[in-house]
Amino acid sequence: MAVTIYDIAREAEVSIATVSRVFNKNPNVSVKAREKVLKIAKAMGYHPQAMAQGLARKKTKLITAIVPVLSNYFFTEVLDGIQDGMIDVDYDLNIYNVRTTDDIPGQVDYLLKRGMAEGYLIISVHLPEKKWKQFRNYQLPIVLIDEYSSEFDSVSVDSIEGAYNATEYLIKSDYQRIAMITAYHEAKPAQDRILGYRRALEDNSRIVDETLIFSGDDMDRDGFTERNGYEAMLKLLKTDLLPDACFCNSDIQALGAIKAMQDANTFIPLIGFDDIRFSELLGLTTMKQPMYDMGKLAIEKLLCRLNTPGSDVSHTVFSPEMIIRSSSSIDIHQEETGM
Amino acid sequence: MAVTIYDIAREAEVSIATVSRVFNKNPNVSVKAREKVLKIAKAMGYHPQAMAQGLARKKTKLITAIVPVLSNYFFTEVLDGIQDGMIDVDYDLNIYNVRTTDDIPGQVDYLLKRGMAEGYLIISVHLPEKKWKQFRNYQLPIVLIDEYSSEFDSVSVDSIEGAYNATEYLIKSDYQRIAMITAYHEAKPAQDRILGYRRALEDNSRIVDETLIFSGDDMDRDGFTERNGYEAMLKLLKTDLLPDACFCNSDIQALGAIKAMQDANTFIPLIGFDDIRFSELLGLTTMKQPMYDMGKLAIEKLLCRLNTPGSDVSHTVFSPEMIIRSSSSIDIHQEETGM
DNA sequence: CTGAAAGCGCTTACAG
DNA sequence: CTGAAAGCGCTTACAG
Repeated sequence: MAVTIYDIAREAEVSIATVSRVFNKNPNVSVKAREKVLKIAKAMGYHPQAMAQGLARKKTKLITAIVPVLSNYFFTEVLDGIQDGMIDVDYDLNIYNVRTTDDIPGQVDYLLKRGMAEGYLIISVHLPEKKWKQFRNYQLPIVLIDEYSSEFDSVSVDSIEGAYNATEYLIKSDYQRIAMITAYHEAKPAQDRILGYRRALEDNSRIVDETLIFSGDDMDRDGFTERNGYEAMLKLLKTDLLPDACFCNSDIQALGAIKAMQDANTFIPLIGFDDIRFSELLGLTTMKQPMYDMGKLAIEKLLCRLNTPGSDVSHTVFSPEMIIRSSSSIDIHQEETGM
Repeated sequence: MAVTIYDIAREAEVSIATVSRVFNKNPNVSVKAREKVLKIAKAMGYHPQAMAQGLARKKTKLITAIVPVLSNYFFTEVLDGIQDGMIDVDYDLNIYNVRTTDDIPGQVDYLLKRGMAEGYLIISVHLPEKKWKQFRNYQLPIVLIDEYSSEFDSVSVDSIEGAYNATEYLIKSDYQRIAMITAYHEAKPAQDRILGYRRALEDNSRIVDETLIFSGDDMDRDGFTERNGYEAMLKLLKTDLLPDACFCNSDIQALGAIKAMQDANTFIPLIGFDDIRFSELLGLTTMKQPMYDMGKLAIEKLLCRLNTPGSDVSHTVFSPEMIIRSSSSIDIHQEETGM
């Protein structure tokens, strides 16, 4: 149905090899032949087919980004970095969204084995080390983002440290009952952030009060939603002895938490995690993840590995940077509009 | 490097045809042969290669969703619908993000011509009808989402009608100076919503006052951002004769606009457009787009076209549904916390 | 139930 | 500069 290289060759009265050379920008083609081929190809709407090229070249010029959820600021920011890192590079990027309701390792395995792409960026997919070891055997160029395995290059952020610093900041600010809003307890970032929260309290001789750890019931997107934060804050506000500060698992949840406080006409100082775009407007103090830079670095590592296979595995761990705004301080808010 | 069908055939002492049959679930294989092949394939980690299969079958079992921006609620909701519509179907979905800074028609053309996918879902890509006509010649199964062309199946929402109804609601509520917050003037939805706003005013014998149409300066994502809404509201609040109601181009901008009003300790009734997840929590009155349903219907149309080519082009236009919450009424807000 | 063979649409040494 | 030919890893009538 579609027009092939044979059609062009016939019309242009050259061999398919010549047509192929023209499209591969091989200099060994006479100007005359080149122009004729190009003209006819244009007229017939010819373009080489990716599948056939991939098979013949054994290179697909494709990179696949594997992600569990698209609808989240973290991912879109990372993706921006990835895309900017791919400008001027002869690779296409496509995104594959694994369904979290299904068997995740199985889906990743499938993607890796069918060999559509030359390289893979795997984002926020948490798997047992055993699985990574298995994938290592495939000898594919893979870079992990927001996840660590000794088997592959990785770019991540130290969530534990970020949570630790956020909590410690609240401690040093002399808050006494520091609550935490968490998310789905099996999500890796949620686990790490709780851990950092706990450690900071312990290291500062505070008692970890489990009743001060809240979560909403909405576990869509692992609980990284406004609704979850809203629900969590509602629960928090119902406690007898109200916390006087709160470390929130993510900015998106903080957004919901703030709304809940507004509705209740109250305010508790709050620190988020991520620094999504809206946080600056909101005046939300947060632990900034360098999402864009993470994406950019990850694609650089991958391209590097594509060019020179066999180099050593490298890991980059960013430290979240504390961005202090108004939400973490009670004073500013008393002067303001209640927000 | 990777293990091929030949390796399995050799080890299993059968022909490659038999191996192929096993993986294609062809019943005409003896139990004995099937088990042997499966066992060896598993041991050697074999999986058919997508490129080779695609070439041999002339079917790729792949659907590509083409989108200009990922980072937007509209798209992620649509995608949810698409994915749910693909459960139990033997197609993979991959997402291709065209870069809006580059030549968009060129990128779409490239994707279509290289033939990676069997069918395409093109989301929120606005192109001149001439281009669509050209693409029609490729005879590919394509469904348009959030865009209309007579050449292809489409699923969209009547933005003009939505904006009209929102504006008329404010008129009927007896507001006198009804402002509008718009976005990038070349974005199709922004154009349509302004048009609906204008028509509603005219049809109700109101004068269209161009100075009441505001936009922020942040044109990232075509101005569909919190920041843009925030900036627009700041401008609005600086006008001498303050508007007493506002129709806002999108919920995400409304979010920023509300924040701006909070910061200024003032409130103007507001109607948004989209009904994103946070809107319910915010109490934002809005024109709901059935994003999930749009995605689901679109993939159904595409699958249908894949199964029975040549059927007539069909267009579905949803009407936005008005969801009335507290933000469109001044009364409720005066009793509340200033939000 | 099984295998030999042709074919999918390209690329790429190789020989000229 | 050009073409004939082999090969990429599969699928699928066809014949048995």
